[in-house]
Amino acid sequence: MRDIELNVKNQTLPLTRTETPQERRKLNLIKPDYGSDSETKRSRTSYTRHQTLELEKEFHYNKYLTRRRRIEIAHALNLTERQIKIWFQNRRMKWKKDHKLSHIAKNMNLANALEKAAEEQQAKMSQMVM
Amino acid sequence: VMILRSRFLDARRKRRNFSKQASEILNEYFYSHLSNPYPSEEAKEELARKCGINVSQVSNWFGNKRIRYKKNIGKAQEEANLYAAKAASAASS
DNA sequence: ATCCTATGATTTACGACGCT
DNA sequence: CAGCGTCGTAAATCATAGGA
Repeated sequence: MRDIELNVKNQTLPLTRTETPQERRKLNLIKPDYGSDSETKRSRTSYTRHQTLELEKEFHYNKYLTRRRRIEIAHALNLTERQIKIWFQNRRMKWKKDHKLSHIAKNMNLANALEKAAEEQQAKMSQMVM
Repeated sequence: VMILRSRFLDARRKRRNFSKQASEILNEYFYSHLSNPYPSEEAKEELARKCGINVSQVSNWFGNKRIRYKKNIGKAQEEANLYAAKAASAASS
């Protein structure tokens, strides 16, 4: 399986990303620069189960953070304030998406609806509880 | 623990690969817009409808396709390109 | 069944733009 | 201007589908 949490490594990597490819592509219609590979590699950390669980609990409590609360959580979980802020932003987007799905699911049959709705959250929760 | 584990594993993703036709449609769009493979929201809705999947899945597909295409260049991508070119010309004529 | 790669989905992290 | 919000995306990673 996967989950032996050994990935507490680099959590506060600044990593100057120097890129603007996305908007340049969209607005100026330049090519997607495939293959040119002129980018600095940016890594993506993976949060521990503990971090995710705590963030998830906090999110359940309230969807938006006060500055004060953000600082507390950042210290408690050893993450930066920026990471906490972004985590909540991403989480809200996910919540919105899930919410949309379950609404659509109402027009489908009940079994599928329940399955869809429960899928992600249950998986998450039981994963973290273990 | 094993019981819980297997249970949540089951509940998790029951992904199915998209149909051959759906992949065909998506690839055709991708390769015929190689210079800017970023479908608009409307285009995504259209593709989703034609493929029988939802818009999020179309977004996922393009996100995966762009990054995976980029990570290749020169492999089967070129033949996929040929297929796309002919598919595009066939569609227009 | 075993192994391995292809593929769809999810998770971090930004940049662009919005609003106050 | 500061600063946090959403939106769309890149890139890495996850989990499994599927084929040899």
